[in-house]
Amino acid sequence: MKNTGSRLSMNQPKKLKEVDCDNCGLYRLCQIAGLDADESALDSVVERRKKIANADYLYRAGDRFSGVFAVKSGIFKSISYFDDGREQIIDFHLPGELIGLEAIDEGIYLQSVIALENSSVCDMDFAEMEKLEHKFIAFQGSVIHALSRKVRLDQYQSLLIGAQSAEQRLAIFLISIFSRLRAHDMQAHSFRMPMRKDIANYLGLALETVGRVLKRFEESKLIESKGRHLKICNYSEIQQRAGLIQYDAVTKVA
Amino acid sequence: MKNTGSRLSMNQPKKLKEVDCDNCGLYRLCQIAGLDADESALDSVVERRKKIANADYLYRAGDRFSGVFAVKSGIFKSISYFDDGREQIIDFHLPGELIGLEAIDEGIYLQSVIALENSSVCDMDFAEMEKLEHKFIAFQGSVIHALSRKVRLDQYQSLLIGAQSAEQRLAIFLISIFSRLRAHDMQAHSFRMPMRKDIANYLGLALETVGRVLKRFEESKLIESKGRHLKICNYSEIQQRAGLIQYDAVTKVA
DNA sequence: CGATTAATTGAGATAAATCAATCGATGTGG
DNA sequence: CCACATCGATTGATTTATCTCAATTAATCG
Repeated sequence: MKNTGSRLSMNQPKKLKEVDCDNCGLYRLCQIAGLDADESALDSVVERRKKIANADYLYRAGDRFSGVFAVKSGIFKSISYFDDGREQIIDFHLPGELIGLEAIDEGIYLQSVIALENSSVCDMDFAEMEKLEHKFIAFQGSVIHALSRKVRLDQYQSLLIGAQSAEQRLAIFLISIFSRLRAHDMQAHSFRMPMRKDIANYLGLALETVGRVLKRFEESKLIESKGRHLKICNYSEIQQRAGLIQYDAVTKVA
Repeated sequence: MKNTGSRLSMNQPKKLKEVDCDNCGLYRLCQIAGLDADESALDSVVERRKKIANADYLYRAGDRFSGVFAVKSGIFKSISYFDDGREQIIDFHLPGELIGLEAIDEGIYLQSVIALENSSVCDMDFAEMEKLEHKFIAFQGSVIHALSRKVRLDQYQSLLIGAQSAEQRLAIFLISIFSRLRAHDMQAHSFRMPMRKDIANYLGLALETVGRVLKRFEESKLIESKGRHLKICNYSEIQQRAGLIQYDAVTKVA
């Protein structure tokens, strides 16, 4: 049952690339909760591989909090709105990451979350989790780590605000995405981009600007992109353009 | 010993306005840990009212994680750096809020935190907390709530990125600050601003732009500001300019 | 009360937004 | 299987908000 990350490289692209449970962002919460007890107990808590179709909602702002979701495959966006109806993307959610953490406190989901392609998640029921009394401390510990990690990664947002050119914003975006992907797959060097308009929205740039910068990046051999597929060719040069200090202060120290 | 929030309004300004323990951002972690046991146990865990002088470091990026800090009074900034040495402010920390949450996961503080005026904190030792076994679940629960709240409030950063004018950024900044202050003091309507250059840095704007926008706000009677002191005069109009939907999606639903 | 640091004000340069038109891909139905 | 329609991406021309640079004024502090 155990996978050692490197084994699932992407030489043989499967139909649907999934994050296996050992690399899930919930810090083995599943295993803690049930694996060494009995599988059936776990199944009552976690609905594995729930499918969410492209453009479907995972939940909506205002829904009552039931638990968090771990992304198995695909990509999601969580959104908020300005009063003119303009949507603002708060975050993208990549495989292995958790969705819904902001709702634990108030008990209500504050954003709406939408799949950007056909995706799948693990649905983890918090109320059920709490019933696993003998595992509860470990459960809480996992949640704390997942939350702290999220807070840490949110630093990239601040760096985006401080970036003083569109080029730097795109570079930071790419670095951010890939350091997050690599948290669950050390070999990751390509990913299926969201649409231009979603990237532009997230970065606070015009659609056209995003296109022009990506084109420049491609001309400089920093990336290759065809259609939605994007491949990193020169990570360190992108890091340079992002202006980030060499050791990645957000993802890892040293 | 119990205070019902409303009792401590700010009609009689003390020399140093502090957040009392009942309104601390740690969700009564102190009380949970020791209050109904014995005070001495608590004192071994929490160093109350540790003073941090203006411009002093609370901790530095790379320091080993020891625990989180609750701001009793004053204001802090946490910072990261671009490779050209330019500083980027990741966040401000207001009274009642917690500092250091991003470090729980990796066990290392990833930012440097600096006092922006003479301030005081509660220093809460996580290792000691963990020894209070019979209180541990409650302790973890408090930490989870504090973290989730932080994740929720970080949404404002995303909204800042999406703002499409300097005016909107400033307005969002003000709304963000005051909704955070009001989480611990419902009556809050004034606060001691950081320096212009820190605000500008945080918002990704030029120093001069911040000055010009604040001046416009003052001319429109949205705020009053003399020196570092800023007072909100027309909250709803500021919310309008921020473009945020009327019910504040970040702070509270409804 | 000078000396240092912060804030203000103005003029000009510029990166990115906006506007508008074209091109390309994707998908549908006749 | 090929128009046709829709949607997304690209490209160019123009406008504009904000940055940058520079000079002045105000505030803070030993």
